[in-house]
Amino acid sequence: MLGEADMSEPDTDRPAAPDAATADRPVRTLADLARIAGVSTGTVSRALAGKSVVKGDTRKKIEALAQQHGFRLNQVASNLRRQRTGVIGIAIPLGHDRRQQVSDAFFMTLLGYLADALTEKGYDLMLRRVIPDRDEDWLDRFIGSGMVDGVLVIGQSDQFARIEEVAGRYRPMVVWGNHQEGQRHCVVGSDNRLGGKQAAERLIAQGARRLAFLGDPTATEFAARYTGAKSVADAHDVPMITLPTHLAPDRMAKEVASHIDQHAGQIDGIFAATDILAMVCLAELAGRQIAVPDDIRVVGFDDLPLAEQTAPPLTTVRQDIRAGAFGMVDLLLRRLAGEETESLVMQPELIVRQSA
Amino acid sequence: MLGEADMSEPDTDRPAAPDAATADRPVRTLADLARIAGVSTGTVSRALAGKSVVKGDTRKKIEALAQQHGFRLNQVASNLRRQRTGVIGIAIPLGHDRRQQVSDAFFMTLLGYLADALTEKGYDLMLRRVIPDRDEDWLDRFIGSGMVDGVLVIGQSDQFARIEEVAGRYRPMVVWGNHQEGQRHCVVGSDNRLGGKQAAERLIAQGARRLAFLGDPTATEFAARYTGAKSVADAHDVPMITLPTHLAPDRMAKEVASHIDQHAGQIDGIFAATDILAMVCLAELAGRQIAVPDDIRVVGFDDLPLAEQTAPPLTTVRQDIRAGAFGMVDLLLRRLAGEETESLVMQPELIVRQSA
DNA sequence: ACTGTTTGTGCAATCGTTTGCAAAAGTCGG
DNA sequence: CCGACTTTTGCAAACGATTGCACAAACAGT
Repeated sequence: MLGEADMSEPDTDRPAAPDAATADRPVRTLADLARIAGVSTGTVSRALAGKSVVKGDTRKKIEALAQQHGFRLNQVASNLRRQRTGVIGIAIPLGHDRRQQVSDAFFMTLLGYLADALTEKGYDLMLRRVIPDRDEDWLDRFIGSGMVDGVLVIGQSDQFARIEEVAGRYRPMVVWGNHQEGQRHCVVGSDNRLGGKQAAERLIAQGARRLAFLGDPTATEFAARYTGAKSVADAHDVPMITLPTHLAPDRMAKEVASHIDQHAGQIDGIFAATDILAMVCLAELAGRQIAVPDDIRVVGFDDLPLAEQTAPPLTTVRQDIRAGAFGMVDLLLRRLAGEETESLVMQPELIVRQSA
Repeated sequence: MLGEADMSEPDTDRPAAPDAATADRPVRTLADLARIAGVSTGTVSRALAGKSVVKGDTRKKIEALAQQHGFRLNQVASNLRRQRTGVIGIAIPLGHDRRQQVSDAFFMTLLGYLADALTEKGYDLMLRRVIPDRDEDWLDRFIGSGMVDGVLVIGQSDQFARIEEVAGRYRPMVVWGNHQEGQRHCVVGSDNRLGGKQAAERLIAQGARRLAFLGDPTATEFAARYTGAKSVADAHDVPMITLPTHLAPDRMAKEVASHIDQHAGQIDGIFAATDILAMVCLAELAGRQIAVPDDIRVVGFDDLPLAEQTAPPLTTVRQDIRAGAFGMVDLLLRRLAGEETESLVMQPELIVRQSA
């Protein structure tokens, strides 16, 4: 109607044709296009695929017609025929009514990089929110649908056994999570145990003598972080208590607050399982006039961009999320190509700022 | 579990098959299952769909066999035939190498709720990262692929004109963003202009006399927030400068810092276009010993969970993201059903905390 | 026993592309 | 002008599920 927007678009130089043609007969299938071009569907398919041998003239003509009529290949039909969809499934514990296994910001960052990496390789992403204990069959259902060429699972949650079982018969799957000795499924993640050690070492080096682990130690990854920290604490004869906390944003703050109220006087170092938890923790401590790092030292995990912005800036264990995401995609594509792959365990790095 | 189901069907005579069959997994298609069950594919299809008339016995038998052999429908074939995929496309400006139109945490929250709402209705999500100025055709390509039943666009970015154009001929599309008088496409979002007014009013009521808008005012939504704030500032004869800032996490901090260094003495109230920006801003101010809210008042936008955790807790304009997400899905489904729908403009609400 | 109604199944076309195979059309040296 | 090739193209069979239509069987009514 207003049409002025078109003025800024001088790239298409057919002002009259597209409208009329598009309106008259919608060219939706290869057959339509073939009829118009006076060739067979096979030829059109080949011409548009650009792959096979088609005479230059014919190809040009077909391409022009396709462009002109705004023709798009029906991907579903193409997928069916080629037995390949160009879509990678991403299974995510995205629930907010169940406990979340991966913190928002961490997951978002990872997802963003995954999208980058997959897009770069020409794949689309199909997200599926999964609530494992409500749907036993989640992984098989996703895989068996035929809608995805491979699957990335973000976080093992408490599904380690199921993932292992599936990994035995389904190759194109890569999981973000913790690596365990002798496991079958291909995993990418940090050495959580080492990260836990680094955190505990820092806390103790800074003078902490009564530690607390803040987070839910039943999630596989967090368990490893805990174990690492605990081993260092034990070696130094330093006690460490655990303060289990959900990751759902709404509950988190209250739970952390209650933990602090209950234990503030008895601890002087907190290892938070994620930066988000650490940040909430800092806020609650500040609200109670507890000085960080003087009264209580705090170390986080992840090194999200946020970590620089807290008050005081957060000392934390860095995971290279970008490298992890690109690693997952790389491994997945190699498995799709039939290659055998090993897991990728990345070294975490302690980033010292001011909270410990 | 142990193939007793076979006893009820003596027509096929495989005495020692059950385990072998399960292990082999030869049952991949309806035809396979039909052969084993001794019926036609049509019957199997109907039995598994549960929709149509199938004799009780037959159905049970087929279901048992399907279960036993781990049969899954090939969704791609099903989609092709039914001309419907059960997938909703989500187009997102997820770039990190380009400026981001929607802040991470905001987008994540919205995506999470969208996933909830869509999952609840039985739809999957297909994410597509889009870089509009690199790919002119992004929207048509997404829509025309046949892989999605409808599209949700998150953020208008600078693509208002293109979205309008597409909206004229493609119904099942709902956009998150700003509503403009007389627009054609169905949009869900807050009244950004009103939100901007609320923010400016609060700043001025708290004594601010020299305002700054922090954020990139070329994005449609932010522009509306700016305009709203500006109108209030003008009405009070209060000057307001703009401090354009990217949303990419890596650049943001530096840019904000530089803005503050340059203008700190000349302003006493900041309206940040998003909570994330506000948070970074608070951190930078704290680092420079500038008191909030005494020296400079700060108001954010979104009311993310984070906003409660900043120091000092952030006064901000609340958008009900959950309601927005469910609204988008509701509108989309109604458009899919052929209904005509109006846009949904939600009222923002000023949440007063301590930063202003 | 003969129609008329249900009910349950099978047949085969269809969704829109891709691709192996073979036929048609060009190319070329002799 | 003729074989011997080399390009190009058309034909038709997949891919795997859904569904309108017709037919078979079961059953009721008179």
